[in-house]
Amino acid sequence: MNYWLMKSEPETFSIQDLQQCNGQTHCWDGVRNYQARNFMRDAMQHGDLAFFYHSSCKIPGIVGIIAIASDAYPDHTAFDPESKYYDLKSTPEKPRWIMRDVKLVEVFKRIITLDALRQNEKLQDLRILKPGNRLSITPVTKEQWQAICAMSQ
DNA sequence: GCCAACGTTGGC
DNA sequence: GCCAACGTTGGC
Repeated sequence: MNYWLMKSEPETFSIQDLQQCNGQTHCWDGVRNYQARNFMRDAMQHGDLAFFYHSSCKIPGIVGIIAIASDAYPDHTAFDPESKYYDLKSTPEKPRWIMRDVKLVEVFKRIITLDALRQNEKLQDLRILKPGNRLSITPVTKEQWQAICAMSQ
């Protein structure tokens, strides 16, 4: 079992959007960074858990927990010229980008703000708190996972 | 394979 | 909307 942190702009896809799926899975598309893709494709496993992080919004922070609910499969939005994630170098024959399905596990009653994360000394090494780290998918250690879960109580 | 130019991310 | 920090691109 691995732990992850997955960022999304709530204007594009929020945890409330996922909540409206009523327990159904939803694809996590649009990852267009090789490092993030490699995490998602190689290290991530069906059944892993991830924090859902809202970025580029009024109060950035962790808003809940999701579960990885599929294996990796081609991100078809890369094939669609109408999509903002279109990439002409990715074809159905040779897909460059992949995605996975996720499902909602828990919505935190209160958002764990970026500010609060920064103030937790157990989270000094958390990837998203490092300057300049913009990866949309990052690994979280078991210790970090537990420390953050404790903050949600 | 170097590196300058350019684009993107994301907090502020 | 600013800007720092990266990642990507493409000429050489």
